[in-house]
Amino acid sequence: MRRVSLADVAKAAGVAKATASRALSSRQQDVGAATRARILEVAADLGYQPNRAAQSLRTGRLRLLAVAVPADLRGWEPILAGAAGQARRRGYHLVLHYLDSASEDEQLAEGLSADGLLLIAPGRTLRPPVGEDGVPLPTAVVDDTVEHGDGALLRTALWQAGRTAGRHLADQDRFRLAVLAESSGPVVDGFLAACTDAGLSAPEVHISAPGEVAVERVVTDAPVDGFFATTPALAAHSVAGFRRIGLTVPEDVSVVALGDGDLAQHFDPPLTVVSPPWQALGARAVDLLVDAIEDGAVVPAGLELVAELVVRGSSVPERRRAVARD
Amino acid sequence: MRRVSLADVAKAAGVAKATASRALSSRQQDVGAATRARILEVAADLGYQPNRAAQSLRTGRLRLLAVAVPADLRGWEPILAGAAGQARRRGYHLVLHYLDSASEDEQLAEGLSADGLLLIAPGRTLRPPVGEDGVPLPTAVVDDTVEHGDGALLRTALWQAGRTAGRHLADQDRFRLAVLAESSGPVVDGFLAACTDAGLSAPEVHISAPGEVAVERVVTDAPVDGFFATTPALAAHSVAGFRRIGLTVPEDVSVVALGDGDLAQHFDPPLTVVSPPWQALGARAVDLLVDAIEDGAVVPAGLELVAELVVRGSSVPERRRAVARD
DNA sequence: GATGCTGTCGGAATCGGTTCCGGTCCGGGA
DNA sequence: TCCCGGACCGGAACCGATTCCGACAGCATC
Repeated sequence: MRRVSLADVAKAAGVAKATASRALSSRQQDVGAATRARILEVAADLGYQPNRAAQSLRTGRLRLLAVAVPADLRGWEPILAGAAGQARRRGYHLVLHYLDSASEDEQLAEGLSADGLLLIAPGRTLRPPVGEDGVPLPTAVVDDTVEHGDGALLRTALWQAGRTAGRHLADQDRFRLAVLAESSGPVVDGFLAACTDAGLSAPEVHISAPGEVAVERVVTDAPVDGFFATTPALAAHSVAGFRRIGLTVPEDVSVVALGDGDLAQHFDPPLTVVSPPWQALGARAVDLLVDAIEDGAVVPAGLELVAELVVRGSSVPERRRAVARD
Repeated sequence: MRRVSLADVAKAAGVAKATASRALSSRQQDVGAATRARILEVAADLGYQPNRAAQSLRTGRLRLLAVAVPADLRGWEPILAGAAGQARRRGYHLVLHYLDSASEDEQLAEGLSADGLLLIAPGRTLRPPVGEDGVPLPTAVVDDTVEHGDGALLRTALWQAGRTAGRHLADQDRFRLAVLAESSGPVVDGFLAACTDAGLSAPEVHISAPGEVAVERVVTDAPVDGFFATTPALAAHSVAGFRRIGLTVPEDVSVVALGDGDLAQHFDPPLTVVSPPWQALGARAVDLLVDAIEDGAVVPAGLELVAELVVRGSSVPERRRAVARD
């Protein structure tokens, strides 16, 4: 009633462990077609599953990717989903590390039991993470704000996303813009860049710590006709605020949010969003990491995926959108 | 420049591997105090980190917990956070499995490379999952709706949460109740139970597939004065709907939502929520699993953690709440 | 003084794969 | 006919820990 091992398969097929191993490892060298077929059949019959621990021990590869996430996961789940899908396709698994505790930081630096690391939005600098063996780990970082020591850095297109939002507002002939964010960073920078590109005067920038209501200040300040919020929640609150003071969205003021779309489309009005391609990015990051792990490829430093703009009712009035479609 | 192994430590300390292993494995038998101290010091000096793969191979334990999550993680993150924290405290790691693809189901049944499984809200029956060795895996299921074969089942208190919501509304002297949910299930059942307990007539039950707007139907149907939504988003939409037809919240209608609190408190009005103790539950589940793995304890079948009721502006008018405080 | 027991420690087997090294067998070219 | 090379396969070392078993010392007991 013990589990079936490679030795069992080999014995049942009448070959040596070495041959069985070669046959199973799916490169078609060094083993005859007939033998291989027989081994594969026997293995299937016996329900053979290789022992990951043994494989890892011998090969020095755990086939595990650590993914470090902030304590508040909200908004980042699509990255996880994308990464998980790609990881399983390439024979890897994702192990979760929350960055809330100082001890986690420590562990990241001390030695992770994983072959690579996907680091999501730490918002702070970390010592370059190392593997169990002490060598630096292939790392992909999803955050524009981090300065990361040795270049194995994967930047997201947050800046580009901010610029896209700004451009969209400018395209709507809005020229008194404002932005509401939970912190300064590449998103806001990109937005500002778009404004200068379009020859607009500098927009107001409001920073609102998560949970705080800087919304009130925004809507009662100088009048604006174009508004960008860096989370759907902030956008929703702002819309409510604009309405309270008698402005209609999108006729009087166009609102754009940064965030994923499927939630925001149920708002009233449906929210126009600049949607960073989180899922694709997660998948891509995993690809790069696995390439780095298996082929020693170097993780490129500046990959940028293009954010998608989903135009909905909060930024463009219905009739104008209807016209635009023609 | 190779990594330091147990053998290195042993040699440096002038003892055998066996002794070094005993000294490090922290049970104070079978090794002299002086020897142990020396070994520990040497190990620290050399920066010794045990090789997980080798440990796993020898002990047959991966110190990995699989956590299966639905494709849409939203709302479940706190479970992950709680589970991750407790896991690291007990020396385990969480590996992520998304349940979106059929192949994942397959893998769950075929053999997971983990010592235990935390199954979150599958909403469907699965074959009892097995480990790499084909033996059934200790499993904790977070979902009241699942029929799970062999009893290793951890129920959440979703039913209890629904009942708490109903009671709260009844306590507010509301008697024309309605509930809006994305699917029927224990939450709704618990709510109904509370209604009959309170001697109220059966409330209207609206089912609204995720993304659909059954909200409209709810608010324009028969007048209600107490309302329960099974997600914060549904609640928010409903509030907007009530206002549209001239009802004020909470004076005319009390609204309660199921979900975590920190998001809902920023709504207008701040949402009263019945908040299932996801985080504590994740931690507890991990504890049970690890106990089952290491001591062979059996995972209890009906653990229920009590949902917390957070009363805010959407269900009780300000003055009444002020009075209640006296 | 021989025996038994307890507290420490070393030797060696073991977990289950992967891979190096070498051996056999066969066909083809000289 | 002899030799060489390639295809195919077996033996055995090895990865790095854990653990069983036995050895040995020291001490108490008879």
